[in-house]
Amino acid sequence: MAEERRRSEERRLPELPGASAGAVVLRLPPEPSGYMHLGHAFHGLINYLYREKYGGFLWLRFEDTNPRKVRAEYYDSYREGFRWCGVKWDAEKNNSDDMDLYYSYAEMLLELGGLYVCSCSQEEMAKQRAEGAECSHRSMDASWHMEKWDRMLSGAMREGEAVVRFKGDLQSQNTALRDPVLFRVVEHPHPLKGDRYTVWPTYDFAVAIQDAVCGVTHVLRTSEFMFRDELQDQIRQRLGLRNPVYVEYSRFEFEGTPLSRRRIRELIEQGIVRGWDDPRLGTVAAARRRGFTPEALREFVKSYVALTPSRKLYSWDLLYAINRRVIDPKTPRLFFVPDPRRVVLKNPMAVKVSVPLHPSADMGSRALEVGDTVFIPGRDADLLKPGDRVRLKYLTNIRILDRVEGGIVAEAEGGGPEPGLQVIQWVPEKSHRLEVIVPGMLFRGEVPDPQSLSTVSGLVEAYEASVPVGSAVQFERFGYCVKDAAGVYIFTHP
RNA sequence: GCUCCGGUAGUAUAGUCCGGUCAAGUAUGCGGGCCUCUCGAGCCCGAGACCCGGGUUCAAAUCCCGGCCGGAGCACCA
Repeated sequence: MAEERRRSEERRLPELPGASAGAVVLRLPPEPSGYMHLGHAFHGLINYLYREKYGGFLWLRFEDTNPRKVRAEYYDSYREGFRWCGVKWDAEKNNSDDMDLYYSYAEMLLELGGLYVCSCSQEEMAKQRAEGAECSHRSMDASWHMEKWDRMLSGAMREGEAVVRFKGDLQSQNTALRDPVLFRVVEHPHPLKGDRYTVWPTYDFAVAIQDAVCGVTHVLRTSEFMFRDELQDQIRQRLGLRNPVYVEYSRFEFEGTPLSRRRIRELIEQGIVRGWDDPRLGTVAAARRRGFTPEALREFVKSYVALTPSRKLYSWDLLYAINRRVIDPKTPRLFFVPDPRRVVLKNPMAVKVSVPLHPSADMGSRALEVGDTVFIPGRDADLLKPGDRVRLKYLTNIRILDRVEGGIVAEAEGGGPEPGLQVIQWVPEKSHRLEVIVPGMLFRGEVPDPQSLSTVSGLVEAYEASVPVGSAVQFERFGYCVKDAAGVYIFTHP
């Protein structure tokens, strides 16, 4: 009985601490500065799944307060990526929309002595922070800081000349609290705001304010931000703003597949991969192109992703299995013959067989017209000796008579499937060439594997021409593939 | 180096907060079988784990201490 219950138990998301239905506000904070990868997709799905679970509210909020990193095209690529994943958000904003708000909060804190303007060099500051030492600017009075702040805003201070710092605890074990920089001058146009602002908040300030003004109740993020919690909380505390609950978990890693945007960018720049949607990559564009479905991603997150701080290194097999379950019932079967060998039939058939597009689902059929020649995979042909028998699926059993240059001579015996008789796929003479790009594991250890992308070429039955680009098929005894372009498929998984 | 956080089968997870129902559940992968006109799907069976050492307790995967191993952070990036 207990056994029974355990088996049928469905996987669910764990409760969020302190969450109640209808009162959960979450946020999805991408920085529009690079390619969206599966990690972003998972974060999106996690937030969205919780939004659904509690009937809460989800913000899509672009963390775009570093004009030098942000690029306009990425805003939309994230929107598109999340949309494709099935993530729906209730409202959207950019951190860069609220510059005046940051300024007014900064002024409040400057008056209260919670912030100070500092013109130490970066090197000096690093040294002081490491030693826990205070600089001369820290103890100046509020009016001095206000004046400098006004000069910063007016553009009189150039980049690097002055920053605004948090008056924290220079001795703190948590170095994030040792008077971090909260505003700096950036003389670089912003893709959305142009030259309107040169004084930009850093991550900690912008996030602290935004999470409060968005009414965020739960911050779900990766644990590398762990050390910022206290800082962000203190910033809000000084402003009388409410703090959220943090749920922090380790980042997601996939075997042999780097997810860091920096590393992906390097691979592209070095020409190791063919672009940001190279099927070996862990980008959302690659996953999509390769034939992974949003349903599978969602199921994966729901059932196999834990919000825990322990290291996770997922193997692709799990995603394959889930994706297979999603696509199998709706994916048509076709015959593709890699590395084809000619089989000449001593007794020509001259038949047209109609074969089903799917073994169980009602998807209709396709026709194959056979004369005296068929092609079978080299892998199978190489094992056949005169006298051997094999079944050409849906067509006939054949007996090998002879091996000749470039193929096999066989005799069609007719008949049906027999127990123990191997069934193989084949294509008729009237078939066309096809290439399948097979992505492998990009990394073996530390170095990229140059052999990780291979191409299998072969013959496919004529019906293939009618498959639309972007849709999936299963090439029997080969695997699931997606049509990438005319004559080119990408191997999804077995 | 300093600080913080982790450690359940090959992998991902459930269980850990509130010790007994855990001789540890699930999925995937692996081995075997059945079924099937695919090496796919489905069904059945099997092997496989509480990092190590102490302690507390009638009882420890669960609590405490130490060790080992792993990860993260130490930016005018986010």
